[in-house]
Amino acid sequence: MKRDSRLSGVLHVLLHMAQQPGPFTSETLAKAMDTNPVVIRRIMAGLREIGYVRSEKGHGGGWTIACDLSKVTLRDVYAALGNPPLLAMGNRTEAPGCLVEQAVNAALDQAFDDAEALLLARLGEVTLAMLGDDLRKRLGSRKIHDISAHRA
Amino acid sequence: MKRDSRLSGVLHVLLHMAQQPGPFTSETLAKAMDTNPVVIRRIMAGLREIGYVRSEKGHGGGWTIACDLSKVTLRDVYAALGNPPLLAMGNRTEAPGCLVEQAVNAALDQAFDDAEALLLARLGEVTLAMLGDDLRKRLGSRKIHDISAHRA
DNA sequence: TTTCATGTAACTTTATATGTTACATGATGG
DNA sequence: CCATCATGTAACATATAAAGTTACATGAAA
Repeated sequence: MKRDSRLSGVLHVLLHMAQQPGPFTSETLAKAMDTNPVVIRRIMAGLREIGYVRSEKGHGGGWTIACDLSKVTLRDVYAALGNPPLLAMGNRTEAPGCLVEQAVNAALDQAFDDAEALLLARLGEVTLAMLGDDLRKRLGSRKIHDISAHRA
Repeated sequence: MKRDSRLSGVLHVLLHMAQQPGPFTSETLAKAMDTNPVVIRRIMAGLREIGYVRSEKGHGGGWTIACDLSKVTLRDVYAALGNPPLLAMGNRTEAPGCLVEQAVNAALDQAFDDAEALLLARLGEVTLAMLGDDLRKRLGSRKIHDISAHRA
């Protein structure tokens, strides 16, 4: 399977949007992310449904942040994507008749479940606001890159 | 991406082998696992190289366990498979120029690394012998299924 | 009513695991 | 020595899922 980078992608979009007033068109965001506008709309769809962002059609339309960044965690964003699989590995058969396979599954599931739980917990500790703070620290004195520049 | 079930599969094979004297042909093992002999050879190749199992050609040949089951952990077996990716999610770009992406990566990497480390640690706590003990507990009074039966 | 922008379905591409076929290599038994 | 058995491996096929692309419908603004 290809590695899933939707969480990484959608966070990138949100963080860009948080740095300057919107709205942002899918095309603008796609250019900043070096991808396709439809991909942007796709990964943003879940966030729109939950209400983290809004989208408007027509002239002056585009995407706007519609939530309190200090209240939304990376885990929330992950959930908005539809809780895609976290682990690349899994059991051969989920409900096997073979006792050998059951023993193997039991051992692996313990490890898998623990790892998933920790990952979700860690994502739940970080808010979008914290991500933004970290970004501003990294930016330091540097001027922020205006992703809407080409609209001029 | 399809879910990787090689660890699950190879553990199933090893545990079957540990229940009765060998050697076992790839075909016998494949039948017990409902898969193809070549798949068995493929997932066993790494274990053979490290010396956890041996394989012999010709009449009476096949696979034999060649290690102390109480000394080999699930993590060792995982390593023998070549340390395939554990997480289904990853960063869009691994070494980005964009500071926004760097901030996102940093946050995600913390969570990802912690989860991977925990998973590996958990796998490292379980030996093949412990898996075998658990299996025998599950078997209880039941007679073990002889996967070599069809050879008669 | 033209232009812009999203919404979405359908299709293509890419990556990766898994399954299959074919054949070379080497060991055993006659 | 040769037929048989079994592994080793390359090459190819299939399955699944993410990412990219095209096409077009919908609706808002100028």
